[in-house]
Amino acid sequence: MKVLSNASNYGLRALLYIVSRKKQGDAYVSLREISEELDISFHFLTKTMQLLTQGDVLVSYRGPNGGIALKRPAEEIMLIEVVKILEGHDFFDTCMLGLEGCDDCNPCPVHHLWKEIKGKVKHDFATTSLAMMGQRIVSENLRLVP
Amino acid sequence: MKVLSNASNYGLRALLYIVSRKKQGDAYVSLREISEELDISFHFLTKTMQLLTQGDVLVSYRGPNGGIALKRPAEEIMLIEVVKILEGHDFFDTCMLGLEGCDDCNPCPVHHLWKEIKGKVKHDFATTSLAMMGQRIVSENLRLVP
DNA sequence: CCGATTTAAGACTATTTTATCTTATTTAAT
DNA sequence: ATTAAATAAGATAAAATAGTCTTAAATCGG
Ligand code: SF4
Ligand code: SF4
Repeated sequence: MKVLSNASNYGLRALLYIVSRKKQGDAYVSLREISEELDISFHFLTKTMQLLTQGDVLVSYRGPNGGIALKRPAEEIMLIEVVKILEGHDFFDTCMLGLEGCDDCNPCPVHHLWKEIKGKVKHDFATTSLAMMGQRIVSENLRLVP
Repeated sequence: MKVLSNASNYGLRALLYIVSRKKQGDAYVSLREISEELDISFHFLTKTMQLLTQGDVLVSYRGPNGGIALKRPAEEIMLIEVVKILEGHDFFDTCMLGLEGCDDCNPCPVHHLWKEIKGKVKHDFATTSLAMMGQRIVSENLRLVP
């Protein structure tokens, strides 16, 4: 049951790496460091981070000591925003059987079941911030790599 | 948020079509009829149904008036069985960030969140039978096509 | 038996996703 | 100025998914 594309997977892990990184104080974190620490293809990660930069989640800076940084406080960036940028803005509104033009009045057989699940997923992603995750990663020493 | 492959999508819809079909009494339902009624590629559907036949959910019969039929009562076939055959038997045990070797003691940051969602999805699919869906389709006149 | 019907099986093509590679641009330090 | 460090951008390749087409095998009806 794969719900996130690799791009979202990498994107989320990269952001969580930034907010939970041991070595703080740097203005920017380099993509090379992230790709090595998280064992993600450097070039693929680059493209993913570009989307987040264009999507107003990150700022980037070129040149020596450059890299990426959160554009806004980690408290204000919810997981849902990241996923929407990387998967498309209708990601949380699609459906299980992929039929078209449906609503609660014109449902397919699994609609009631799916609506609940979808609602929970969307709610969870909408109420979880990078900051919350980051704190838990540090305090519970959670991992971001296999 | 696409959770099911097209094969599962088509497979579930085809089975639900069979159990809720207006014209009852036929021993077998032809794949041609299903593909036309549900607007699914005939050849693709054929391959999918073959998997379900091999997977003990369907029986098939060749020749005129042939087709496919449920191998067991619709009450005994849960959605989870169908999806497992078409997606792989570990479908409901995979995870969001795709890391390896994790369990509750060695989790990634989204594990607690994902575990709940995954549990609900698995439970829903495990407790919903084709018969239950079929009854609802008929009584509430639900649709299987766009 | 013969021909039509229908699933089975596998080869083939197309599309999307994922990954890699190459070149360009920006910036800092010397 | 020159060089090295770093992201940006786009071309290319590989892999996975989705869909199409062809041929084979089984079955029925006449
Ligand atoms: S009715 Fe609901 S679950 Fe079914 S296809 Fe439409 S949105 Fe998806
Ligand atoms: S800890 Fe849980 S959610 Fe995270 S990668 Fe492992 S199984 Fe998936």
